[in-house]
Amino acid sequence: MLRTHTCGELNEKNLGEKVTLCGWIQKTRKLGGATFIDLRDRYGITQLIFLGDDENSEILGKEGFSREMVIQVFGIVQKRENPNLNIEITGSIELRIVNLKILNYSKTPPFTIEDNTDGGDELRMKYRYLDLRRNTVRKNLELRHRLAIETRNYLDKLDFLEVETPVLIKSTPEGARDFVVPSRMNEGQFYALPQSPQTFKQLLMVGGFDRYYQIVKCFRDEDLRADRQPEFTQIDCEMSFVEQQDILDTFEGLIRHLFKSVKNIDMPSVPHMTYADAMKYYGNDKPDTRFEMKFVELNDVVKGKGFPVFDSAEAVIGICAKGAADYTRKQLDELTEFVKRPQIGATGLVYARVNADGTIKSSVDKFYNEEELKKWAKAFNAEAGDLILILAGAEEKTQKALSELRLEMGTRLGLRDKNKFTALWVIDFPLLEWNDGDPNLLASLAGRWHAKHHPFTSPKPEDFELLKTNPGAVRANAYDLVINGVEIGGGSIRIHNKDLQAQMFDLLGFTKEEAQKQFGFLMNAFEFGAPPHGGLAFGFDRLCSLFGGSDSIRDFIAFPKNNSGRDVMIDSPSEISDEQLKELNILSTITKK
RNA sequence: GGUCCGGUAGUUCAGUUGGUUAGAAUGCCGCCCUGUCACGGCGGAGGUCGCGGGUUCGAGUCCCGUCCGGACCGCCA
Repeated sequence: MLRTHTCGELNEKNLGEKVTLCGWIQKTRKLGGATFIDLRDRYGITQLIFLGDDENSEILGKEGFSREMVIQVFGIVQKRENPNLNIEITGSIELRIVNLKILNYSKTPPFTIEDNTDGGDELRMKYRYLDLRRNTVRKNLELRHRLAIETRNYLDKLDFLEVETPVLIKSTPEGARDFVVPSRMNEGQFYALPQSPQTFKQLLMVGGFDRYYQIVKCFRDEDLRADRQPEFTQIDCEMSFVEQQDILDTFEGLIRHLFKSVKNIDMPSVPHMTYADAMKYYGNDKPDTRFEMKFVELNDVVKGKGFPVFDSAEAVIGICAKGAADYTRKQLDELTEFVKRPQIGATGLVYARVNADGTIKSSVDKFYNEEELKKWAKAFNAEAGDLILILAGAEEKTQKALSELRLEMGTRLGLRDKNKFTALWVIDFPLLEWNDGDPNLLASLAGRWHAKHHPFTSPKPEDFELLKTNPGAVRANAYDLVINGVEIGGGSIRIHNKDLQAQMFDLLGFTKEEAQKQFGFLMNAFEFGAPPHGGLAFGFDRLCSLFGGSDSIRDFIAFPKNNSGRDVMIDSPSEISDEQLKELNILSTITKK
């Protein structure tokens, strides 16, 4: 070992000891005769002092100490004349340098290695190995490690087995785009990287591994977001001989264990809400329930009074922002602009203030008298000081826009505290969604059903009959765990019956031959005693960012990709040589185009 | 595929209506300083204003294109 201690452990108990430390030079402060050096490693900072009055002083004095130089230092622990109370553990001691060895030199780093670095995102990503030296990034990865360990602890105690599933698998048309890998030995054929280990974990259930989990990389070739990376990590879980409630209970337990063990938070039991209610009250299948501000439907209250916007709208819905009646004209204009942005797409915003004296002032007083407005206030249970905000239009679009407005108001009113955690199970998702000919989708997908969750999701038994008559109304045994408006996990009870699975594929537009070709292995397996099973997967990166109080998962991934899916540090993806292409039998395919 | 924001010193940014030699902070280099810890003092170096084209007597500033970065919509079973 090149060191006897780390930079984060020496204190007054070690006074007088001869020790050896290794680390990076964080900063030097030269005061003529005395030079102070902050030596940093993963564990902390220890101050070194070089006085230049012993035998090695002449040699040491000649050497310049530059930032990020790696040194091994031999010295004696002594008490500081002026302790630094900001530094935990090592703040009251320093190391009097007796000798020192330079292990490596460093160029001046392009940004400061400090908690509040002066480096921008782009630079920090290019020099990620320097960024990783910063406390903030290190703490995020330590949090990630802690969450992984506690996940394994919890699941191991419940007899879950971690089993690895393959990374080179088969491309399937359902779901996200696949990353594909050419096969050299099988000309013209490709593997795909898994979007999730879905079918394999189901086959593990058929194989009798009745409790499986895996902390596993998954890959989706779709556009990135702050909370979406092309390769990401899931806590993937599956259980046999269970019903939906068993799975909710088991993994609610996991989440509560993680909050307790990692953040010392006692999370209350997680309420359930149907998908239908989530849409009705929040316009969103992943509502942020840290605050109320539920939707109120106003069709019966506002229609037929001569206001054409409301009269012609399919849906008139609103929210009541508590205590926001003092919003100025300027603030209300901002909100109007906010909902009119193309991404949100509302055409306007109607508001009504409930004044302190009980009178109500609205933006549509021309159409609604005081008596009518009182009915509005009643519908919202609005009190003096509240602000009512109303959108109108096509139902789905208006729900979506109002959902955005609700979140915006939540933010503006300080109701979305990063240190408060509110979890929710959203249950009873619809089984299917109808693609109504969206031109951006592949022609083959337009105008037909596709699975809302995935094609292995079991319909609710009581809705079986509707599969033939009204597929859109069929509810699935599918559920999402939502915390603070973030979809943290989701899963379902799976189909374990070959005929039902075949019926699903038929509904999704697969011919018998296509279904057999793509998923024959799974349906064949179902014929050999597949147990009833179900499971779910948590987005591990999102869980980390939620625990860490950040909106971006990039801060919790050691080497993340940028907005365009590039790793700017290693500069990937990159072109490959013609020789490689030829060997993979894909050169001809490319040159043809 | 689309919308919006940004790109000026190593770094983070300012730069007015288009007008003299493009500034600040920090970092870096040199000198001074024995109790600093955001050390301090004095001095210095450091710029293809992302790239290409256009308008103009004159462009960091205006226009067009393009590249790069970020946020979002679509997409993400």
